[in-house]
Amino acid sequence: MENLILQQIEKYKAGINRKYPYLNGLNNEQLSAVLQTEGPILVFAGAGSGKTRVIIYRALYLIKKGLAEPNRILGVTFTNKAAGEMRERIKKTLDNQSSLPEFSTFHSFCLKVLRLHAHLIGYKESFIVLDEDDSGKLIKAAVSELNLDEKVYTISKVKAFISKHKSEYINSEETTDESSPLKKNFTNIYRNYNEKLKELNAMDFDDLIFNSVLLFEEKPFVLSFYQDFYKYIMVDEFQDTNYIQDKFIKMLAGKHKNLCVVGDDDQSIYGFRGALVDNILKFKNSFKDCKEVHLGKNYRSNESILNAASNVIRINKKRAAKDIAPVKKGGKPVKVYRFENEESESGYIAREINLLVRHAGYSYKDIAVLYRINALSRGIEAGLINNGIDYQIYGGLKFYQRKEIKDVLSFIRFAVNPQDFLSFKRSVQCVPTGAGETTVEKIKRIADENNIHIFTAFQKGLLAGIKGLKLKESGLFETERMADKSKLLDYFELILKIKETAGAAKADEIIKTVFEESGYESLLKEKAEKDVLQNNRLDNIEALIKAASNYPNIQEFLDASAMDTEIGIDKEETNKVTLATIHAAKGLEFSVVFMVGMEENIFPHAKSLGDELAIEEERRLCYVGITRAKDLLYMTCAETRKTDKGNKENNMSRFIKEIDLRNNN
DNA sequence: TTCTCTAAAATTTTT
DNA sequence: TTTTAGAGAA
Repeated sequence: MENLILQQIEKYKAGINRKYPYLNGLNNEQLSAVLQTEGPILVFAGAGSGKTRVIIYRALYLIKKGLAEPNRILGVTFTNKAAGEMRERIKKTLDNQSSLPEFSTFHSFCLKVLRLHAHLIGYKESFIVLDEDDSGKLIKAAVSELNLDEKVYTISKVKAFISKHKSEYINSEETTDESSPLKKNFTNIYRNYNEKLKELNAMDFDDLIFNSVLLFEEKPFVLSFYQDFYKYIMVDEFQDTNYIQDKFIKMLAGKHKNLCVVGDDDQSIYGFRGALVDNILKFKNSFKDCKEVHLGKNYRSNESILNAASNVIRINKKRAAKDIAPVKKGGKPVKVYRFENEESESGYIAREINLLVRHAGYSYKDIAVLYRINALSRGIEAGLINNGIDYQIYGGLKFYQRKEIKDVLSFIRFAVNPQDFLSFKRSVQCVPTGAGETTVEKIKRIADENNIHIFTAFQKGLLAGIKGLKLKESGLFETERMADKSKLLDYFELILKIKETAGAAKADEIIKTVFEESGYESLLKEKAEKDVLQNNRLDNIEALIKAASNYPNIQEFLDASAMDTEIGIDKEETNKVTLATIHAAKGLEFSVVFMVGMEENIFPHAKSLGDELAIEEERRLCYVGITRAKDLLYMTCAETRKTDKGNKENNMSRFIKEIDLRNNN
């Protein structure tokens, strides 16, 4: 087999086959991954080895060779950004194809599937997707309903428990570990939480995958359809898949078995979220005829940076043996600096950035400052601002997580899904409608007691008596005492209006209506007058409306916003320094990288100390950080650093020592 | 009962 | 430093 492929490759190289000229730019390893189209194939793709290229060219080759219609090729990634990039790149190479390959994240793809079939597993088709924030609220409610201590059953702990079980495909009914009162309580919270989700006709992020697998298991004809349809499947960053994602993909590829997984066990940095490195390390065990390709040439970093990376990662015990060789020889040694405190650290970085830009020919956009934890960005920002350097925080606060965005969308979410109590509460309270905690609870109780949705209760006039709302014969409303209650009445009429137009009106029109008629606009404008910072909230709403205009209907837009797709959100192509966590920076590259806060307790993080597996994950994270750099790498740390509890002294990170600077030049 | 103002509380990494 | 909790005003 291997020989056959090499022969084939030589054929291309000799120019015998000029049918696929676009493959000329690929090296032998990459070609081998592209040309072996049939059956399962595992591609180990080291950092900077051109893995995205392989995926794109593989799709292109499949299409040009006529092996599959474009839309019957599925590419699965983890981030919307990666999926979007692949979509763009393939679009450029396929100018006038009737369809395009489906590039999607696990979550978006599952959401699309569930939108079509969720009714088969007991959901209403208008189900909503809860973000982390909202699911946290439900957990909090569950904990307090069960009279448990919030200090013991913290949202983050409960979340981790539930997420772990869902990612291992263990239902709340099947959670049998009740060995201790603590575990029993966690299980009870899990059950209560799931009941709440059902009540809201809602799914959390983990449910999207969980329920897709459930759907496939319970309705084999649905699975069969998708198995038939997707002839070729490729999965990016396979080292980050968890148990259920791996299961999902293998089910989907179960018929054609043309499954290409690409990944790098050294870049597995989501273990804390249930990712299993074994999924990639043991992939071959699942398929006896699995092929394997190693992409071992690094085109991104120079020799010096790559040596530093190798020196660190080779200390890890659990990893597939592999070499990665730099294409770019030489390079300046990694620079390590230790400062007195974080101010001098950030001051140095800012001045150094300006020097690099003024005298070394770099642009601000070529430079990134990476850190282990978000909290470190503050100090860096201060340093950059003081030195007049523009920056952008990559992956910081998500657009759709912003308060004003969630507020405006909550009206629509409630209108579309009348079971969504969270959105009802948010929308009715984000503008002064006169409904506070008590009124909202009262309305919910009335709806619960009559076993109907809040909006139905309103329509049936059951909310009469609350703030004087009364039902007219026509089904519309009048108030007993107009002065007090007109606002709540207006609120419900606005919801009614959205419900009526949701099917036909365009997404941006609906959002505009909500913004203007809910009173939110005047509220924001009022605030903007008092506080200049509030001005960008208005800008964000504008951006929201603009983004919505790219979607055919409101449901699709709501789904995209739930997945935090930033499609249509204008990202300015400006010349700014990038700030990011190392996690967020995965998949990116920069000419110059500063890794800051290289201190014990920060990197590796205090919570990982003493746990060898956790330390190994931190080390992989360090490897990911180092390999973002193309030309220059700086590592900085401070002797003392301000934390929430005063100044803290930290030693230099062990990772700096591991680089072994003597052998690094 | 709701709204607004002030004080404290919180930060690992995320689809 | 941004978000939540509590207290007082309307």
